[in-house]
Amino acid sequence: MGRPPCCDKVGVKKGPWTPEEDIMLVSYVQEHGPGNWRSVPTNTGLRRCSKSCRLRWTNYLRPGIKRGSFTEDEEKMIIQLQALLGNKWAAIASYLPERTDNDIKNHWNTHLKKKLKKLKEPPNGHSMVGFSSPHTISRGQWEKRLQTDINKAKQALHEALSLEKPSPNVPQLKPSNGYYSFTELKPYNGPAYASSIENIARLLKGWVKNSTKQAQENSSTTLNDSVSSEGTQIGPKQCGVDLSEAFESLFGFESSNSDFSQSMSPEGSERKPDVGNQNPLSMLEDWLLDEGGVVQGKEDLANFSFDEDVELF
DNA sequence: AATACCTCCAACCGCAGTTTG
DNA sequence: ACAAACTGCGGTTGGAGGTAT
Repeated sequence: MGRPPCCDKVGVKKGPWTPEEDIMLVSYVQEHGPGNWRSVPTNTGLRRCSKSCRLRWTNYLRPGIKRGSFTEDEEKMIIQLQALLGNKWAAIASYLPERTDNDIKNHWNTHLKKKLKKLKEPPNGHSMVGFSSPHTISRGQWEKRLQTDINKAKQALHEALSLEKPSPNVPQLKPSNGYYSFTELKPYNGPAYASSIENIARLLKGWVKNSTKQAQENSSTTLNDSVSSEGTQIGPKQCGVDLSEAFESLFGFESSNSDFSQSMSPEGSERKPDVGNQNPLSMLEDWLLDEGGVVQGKEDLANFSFDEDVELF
């Protein structure tokens, strides 16, 4: 027979999360780390299904989430990646580690899709020159772009792997307890989810509900400030062009959905113990060294930029 | 001031692949 | 081997807040 249900279907609460529930969830994750969601409702007393707990954590309470409006560079990156990957929001989110796939998806659906539609169909009826998407560029161009992206990723990986000395831009993978705090890009030490605490602080502000507009502005500002003050906020130059830095996100934090991060996070390694036998980095290194694409990648890199989309903004 | 309409986003739903008893 | 739960993902929805009329 199968396994027992993770939580009772009867009496499971739905709808918006209350601050009390958030605190319960964060407290639990502080103690046990993310993962093993099926045990969360039982152990916390939350009347939520495990799925809802996981979603709440990954989309809202998880450390390092940046909220607020998207920067132009983030938007450019999303547009590029969407053109490259399609609606693979989780994959796109892995390039924008401070944004959740849900956020990116929402932003795409509410802003970028309209923006692109508008630009594709200008009043004069001519399609925009210079806009590139799989639908508007030739197949040859498209394939070249795809190859360029792969090469860039390989190049970035090669650079990261060949660094003996820790680069200030490359996070170190030495967790003391198995968890990483992306926000700080250093090993996550102990149960102090710094950014979660700030998320909770923000929640509590809302909870205390002097819910004036002023309070909301302050709280969101506080969060954004706190993120940037930790030094890892993806700034315009960081996230826009340099995929090598974007690649850091694949290795230096516990992304919500990245395949890489899943295999490297405690959660992922729990579920895929085989990875532990072969260093995932060495696997990637093998792949990297398998093709001599790095040099070519550098050439292409020089020819590749988001500049051609600059007209979008 | 009242109402309608619009925007945004948190959360839900359903599916597919994976894991587990 | 199989069935059922778990997990992750993408699509969609509903309600709160904002804006226009």
